[in-house]
Amino acid sequence: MSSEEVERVAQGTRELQLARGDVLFQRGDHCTGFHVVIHGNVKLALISPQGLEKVLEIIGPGQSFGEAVMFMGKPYPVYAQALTDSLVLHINKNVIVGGIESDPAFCQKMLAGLSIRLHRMIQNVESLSLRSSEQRVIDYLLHDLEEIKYGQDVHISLSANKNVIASNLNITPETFSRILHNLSDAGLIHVEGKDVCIKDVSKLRTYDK
Amino acid sequence: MSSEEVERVAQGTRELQLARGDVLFQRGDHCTGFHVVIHGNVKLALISPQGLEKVLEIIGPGQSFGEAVMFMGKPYPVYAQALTDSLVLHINKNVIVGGIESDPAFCQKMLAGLSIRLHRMIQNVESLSLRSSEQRVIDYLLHDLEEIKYGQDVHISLSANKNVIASNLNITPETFSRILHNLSDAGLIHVEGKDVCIKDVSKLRTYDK
DNA sequence: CTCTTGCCTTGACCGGAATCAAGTTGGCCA
DNA sequence: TGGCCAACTTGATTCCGGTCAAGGCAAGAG
Repeated sequence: MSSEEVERVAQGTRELQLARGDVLFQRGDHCTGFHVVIHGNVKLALISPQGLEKVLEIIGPGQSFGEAVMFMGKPYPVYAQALTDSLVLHINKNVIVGGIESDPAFCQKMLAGLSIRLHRMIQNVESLSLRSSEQRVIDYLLHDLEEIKYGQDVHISLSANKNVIASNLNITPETFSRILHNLSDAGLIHVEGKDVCIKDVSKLRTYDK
Repeated sequence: MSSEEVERVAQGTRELQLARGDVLFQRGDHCTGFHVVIHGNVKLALISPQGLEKVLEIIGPGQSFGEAVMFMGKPYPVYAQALTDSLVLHINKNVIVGGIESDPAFCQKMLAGLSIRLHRMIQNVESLSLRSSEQRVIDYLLHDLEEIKYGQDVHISLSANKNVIASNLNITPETFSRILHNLSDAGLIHVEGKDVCIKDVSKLRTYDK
């Protein structure tokens, strides 16, 4: 971001200090801007008519959300809740509209951001449609981990409770637990609470039961 | 679209006359612009490693696709194929970039368009995650049909072959066929080839087996 | 007119993941 | 230290939707 952009954005920005469990907005709320997570984690989720929750995305530090809703002028189709104590920036709609009108480069950044989000949703649908629950779990573990680390243990920490991750992967907590157990039995990973150690990345990547 | 926009767009535009089955682009192809369907139908689809196809979207007249890929400068994550003989416009990337730089209103239209697509994908995930196959079929039949037409038969025509629609709804052709059969037995619809007659919209909307 | 071909339907069976129902475990507070 | 609660695990069972296999049917070709 250029200093010019920082200045412009700063005028219509609020810092939101959230405690774990705080709801940022409900489905159906009117949208007045978009959000950026500074630290912590926020989930975007839906509630089905039967009261079941589906976690669409887990938003981490540096990621933004709600831009699309802002541009459509529709109410939020999801609700947002802090998974941990979090600091979130709220950028006002009029700031963005002003930025678009005065700065084509800024506009292109917004377009690029939206495009990335759309692309992520396509990948989301792809994995829901074409991959088994076990494959989805493996994909999740290998997520943003493309550097080749042959022969090295890779330690990762789950960014949320397992029931939240399970919902995001579209499986039940029971199934999630069983799959982690299977992968452990196969010697591919080692699980201890929220800490997962991948014993063999390349074997996990090609694992097919 | 203003006449100014039409003029600008016209310079970098090609008309593509497609026969049924023609492939517009493959997954992985380099993206040089985006497309608008004038008439006919085009499907966007993925192929799984196992060779299974998943239809992501069926694009009809007046709808566009490929904008997001264009803005990201990445290869296509899906492939596009004409479902019927179709006329498709290809608008060149540089035309759009020029438009954005010179016209904030144009830029906002692109943002709005992308936002709508993202919103659609969210609904897509919602129905995959939270609804049964039968509910998805019902949703499809009631799709863009919000006017209240109590007591009237509503006739719709399936825009593609049933196996394509089934794939789009993430079910097998067999399941699709069985569900239509069930709804017929329940007296809610009447099916004859691609023509479906909804006998009771409000009952279908609230139908729960 | 009959043969092929693509599209759809129907039936029998199977299996992956959900559901239901108990346990465990660990952190936290009294 | 003990009790409590949330998070997670484990087992038994069920069921939705997929798979496999066998037709049916209409349209176009020869």
